[in-house]
Amino acid sequence: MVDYAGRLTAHLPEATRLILVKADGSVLVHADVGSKALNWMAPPCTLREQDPVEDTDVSLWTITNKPGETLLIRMIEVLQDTEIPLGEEPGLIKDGVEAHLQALLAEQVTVLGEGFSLVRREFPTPIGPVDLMCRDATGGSVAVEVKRRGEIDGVEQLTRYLDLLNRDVLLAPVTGVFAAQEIKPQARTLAEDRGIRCLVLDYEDLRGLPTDSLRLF
Amino acid sequence: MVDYAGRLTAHLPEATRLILVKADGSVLVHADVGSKALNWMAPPCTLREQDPVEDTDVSLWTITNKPGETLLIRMIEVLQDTEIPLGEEPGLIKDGVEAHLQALLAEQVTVLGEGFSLVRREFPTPIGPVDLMCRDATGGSVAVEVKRRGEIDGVEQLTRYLDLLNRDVLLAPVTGVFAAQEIKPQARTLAEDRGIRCLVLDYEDLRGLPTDSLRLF
DNA sequence: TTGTTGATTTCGCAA
DNA sequence: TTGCGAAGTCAACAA
Repeated sequence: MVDYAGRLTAHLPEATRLILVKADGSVLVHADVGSKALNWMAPPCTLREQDPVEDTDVSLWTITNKPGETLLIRMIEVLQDTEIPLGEEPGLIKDGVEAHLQALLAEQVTVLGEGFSLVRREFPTPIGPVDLMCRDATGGSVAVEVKRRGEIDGVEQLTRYLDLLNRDVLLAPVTGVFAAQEIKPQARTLAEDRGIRCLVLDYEDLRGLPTDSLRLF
Repeated sequence: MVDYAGRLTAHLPEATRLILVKADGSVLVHADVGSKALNWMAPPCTLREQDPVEDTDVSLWTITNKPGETLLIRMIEVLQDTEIPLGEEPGLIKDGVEAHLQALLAEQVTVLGEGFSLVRREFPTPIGPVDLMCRDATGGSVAVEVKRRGEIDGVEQLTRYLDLLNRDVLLAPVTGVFAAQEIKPQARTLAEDRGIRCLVLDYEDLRGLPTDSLRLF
């Protein structure tokens, strides 16, 4: 039986479950389904274990953290108890995330359109950096927002940049391109309603054409 | 050693780790830190196990799902192997999420201001439902966006609703209230800049005053 | 330490 | 099945 009280209140009735206590102090309660824990306490936290009451196997764990969140675990029966230190974690290596998309697109800005050139990546503005700032064939400024999955939030973000950039008489007029591996219908509708062009990117294609120069052949 | 290829590619070097195989078929690879798995395959998926090569303990697991994502696990050594069916999960009970906030506020709309009355919850618009539609003391329409944590996204969401609602001559003018347990400074600034009133809610207070009628005493 | 943003987000609900 | 929005989001990175 598990009870959490903190950012919300959550209760788990009595049942057989898997409890992980990790080296960093975190405690996770897993069921036999689902890819995330049902209930947990993130480190840093402290675990206080109350030994089983006499004549019963019931023991009580109280896990607390600094902000005062608490996780109570009432253990009726222990089916198995194993402790194996796992040691250092070498770390996960990832490829194909948004940062890679942005880097590949920066190398091949002509994917955005004939005659496009890169001004700079992470073009700074007072409200955050624009992913790519480019110039089109006519020399006009183009702000590009790159996303792996294009949703409304991304369109709003680009809209804020465009509003701000278009107040700069040296840059204006600045047009926008919303580029993503996948663009949700609502995001596309909102973008096009605001005069922002949408472009679906293909990661494999981009990776297969590492530089603009290859496109000359 | 674990390799994932699917929505992205990810690689885990050889190290000691915990592997969970759940009843729903999902496979999770955990390190000794962190509240989420390093690498995993969500159900539904199929696990193919290749027995250890002769003269070694190395076995190979191949987990695949319908879209063609794959998880390869190369097991050099097994420190412990335990199988315990956990049975049915009664389910997690939560209290204090956004839906509860909205319900409590709907019962006590005068928290929003003297003489406020509720028109309806989840007031429909073509771009999604407004959390609460109210009328103020003067009969003017008020759209309320309720959030647990008020951030810029929520202000943008309410702004879209207001833009649209104010095109309706029968409703206009519609004012906005952004109500949340916690409002981030940037969200407050943006909201007030757009003439949207911000209101910080106290969940305990709201729960303690379950109906407007109590406020009459 | 605090804030912002991406994520194999995950998860639940509704159309 | 798909789409959309909330989440104790988590976790990495910058200020």
